[in-house]
Amino acid sequence: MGLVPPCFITEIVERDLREGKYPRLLTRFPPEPNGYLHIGHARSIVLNFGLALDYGGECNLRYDDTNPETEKEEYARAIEEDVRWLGFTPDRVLYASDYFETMYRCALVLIQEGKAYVDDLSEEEMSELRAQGKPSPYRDRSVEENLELFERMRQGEFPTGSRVLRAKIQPDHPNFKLRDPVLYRIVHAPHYHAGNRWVIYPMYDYAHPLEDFIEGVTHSLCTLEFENNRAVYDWVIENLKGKCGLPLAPRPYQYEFARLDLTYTVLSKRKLIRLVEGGYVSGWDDPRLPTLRALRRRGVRPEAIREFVRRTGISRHEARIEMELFEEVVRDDLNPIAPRVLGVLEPLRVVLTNYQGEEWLEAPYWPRDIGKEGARPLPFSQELYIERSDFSLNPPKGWKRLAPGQRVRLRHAYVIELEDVVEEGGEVKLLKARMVPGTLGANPEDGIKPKGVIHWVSARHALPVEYRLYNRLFLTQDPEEGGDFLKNLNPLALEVKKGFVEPSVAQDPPETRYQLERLGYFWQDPGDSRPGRLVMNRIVPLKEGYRPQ
RNA sequence: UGGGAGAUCGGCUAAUGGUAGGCCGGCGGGCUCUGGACCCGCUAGUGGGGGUUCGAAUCCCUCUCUCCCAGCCA
Repeated sequence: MGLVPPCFITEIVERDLREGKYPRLLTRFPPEPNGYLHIGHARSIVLNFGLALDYGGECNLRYDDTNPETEKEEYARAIEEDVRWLGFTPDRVLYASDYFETMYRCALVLIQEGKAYVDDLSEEEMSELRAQGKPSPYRDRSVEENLELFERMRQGEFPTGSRVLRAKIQPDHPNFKLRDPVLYRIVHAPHYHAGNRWVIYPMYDYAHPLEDFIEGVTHSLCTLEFENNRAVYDWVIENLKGKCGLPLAPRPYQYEFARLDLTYTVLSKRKLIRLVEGGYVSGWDDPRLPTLRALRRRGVRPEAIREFVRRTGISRHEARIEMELFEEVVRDDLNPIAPRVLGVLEPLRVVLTNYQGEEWLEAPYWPRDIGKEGARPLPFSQELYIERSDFSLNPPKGWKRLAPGQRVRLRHAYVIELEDVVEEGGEVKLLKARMVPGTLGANPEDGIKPKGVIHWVSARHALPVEYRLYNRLFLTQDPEEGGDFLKNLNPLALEVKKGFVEPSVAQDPPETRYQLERLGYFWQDPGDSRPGRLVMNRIVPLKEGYRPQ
């Protein structure tokens, strides 16, 4: 099965390949290195790299770094790391800023052909005239004057923002993008990759088609908000093909697809920055965030993210996907690979009145339906911890757990029944219970079968764990609801519990992902967990079949 | 206002003139030493109005709604 779901883009690719339009497919993932990648970017990454893999082509990772004021090497490195973590190997790692010389020579050609001019208008004046559809008074400068002015711009003779190079297209075109778009601006600022060589920087609309064309990209895939920019993309390529060392054909074409958006979270750079810098989360890798580093730290596997992209499809329809689907895909991914172990989040002590000593039981890691082999020794003893929520003094209808007069089975162990409840200040402190003899791997001889099965650990053997339970970042599907997204933050997006886990996990590789039975999928926090001081992140809870009335 | 795009079950997405299907969710049942997984069933849709056609989600006209553009950001 392919990485990319069948869609209008795979149709285009298949058609182009069938018709022999290109010798081979070449795509690119072109982020600006001005922030961290999030799950929204995953759609673009999987699309571009996946297409290359599915159709025997290649895919470049290219930093679209044409704005020195926003970009950092730190971001570029993080982006590459995240792309590789997602499971993709760029055929090349490239920088748009390495093409600045070629782009400059192309601009010279445009000027010489009377297709570009230097404009002295202020930003406000230009905006005004553009809105009115009127030409700039500098539009008809001579080629010689434009050449001289542009050269002086490059030499750094003019201050930041004082002049621009514009394409001479049509001042009153109905598509505003075509109203003589700016090609170059002056910015006196060092560039993280190009250094101090340049003080003029190309604009996206001019740079992007050239980057694609230079690299031999065949299909230039971007999101819907660039639809209007396609006309400029085509103008640049049509006016420069066969010049400055650029080929005549074949040329790249731009196709747009819808962004990936999710409920109960935010994906805009601006809002993510406010969450991080405002201290609402602990950093860019805080597992509450939708960034790829956060999901990685939380324990989500790259396989799940790729599958999520595949399952949600590629379309031209703006859509917000329900978080429930993402969570389900994460569970689907973990279910067949996560060994089952027992742990308790909120311990309630249980003392068995008719059991002494200890024994080590053999407990299989996998339920029958997974079909995998393997087991671990599980210690059982007189004092146990069970989940506080697995006991009720006044159980509601349909209760399958421990209650006065109601037996339960301890998973992989014995059936127990309640004898006494020790309360202190209105709180249940301790349970005294009786183990029903002969119930290891068998039903009680008296024929009274337990209604349910609960998880537990042996108090003496269990390892203490700090559990970090991650929930949705926002209370509302749309965090924007009501105006201020910060007001909709979920105060319980992170809950910390001091609990226990069975001792076998100490023997496992620290990156093991577990299913704590009846609780959810967990793994050790790669940042804070230590052998003697376990910290476990809940990746995603299990589906809860029981709903109290 | 001009220009560009998009509307299919509650959500996402198929059907490319020929039985409106799948997944997520929700509800109910089966099975189970996980109230998980798995299995079964139910729920529920072509934005409105006209037209073409034997036949329309699909083609045409029209209306409505939503998104994008009018940075020297990408």
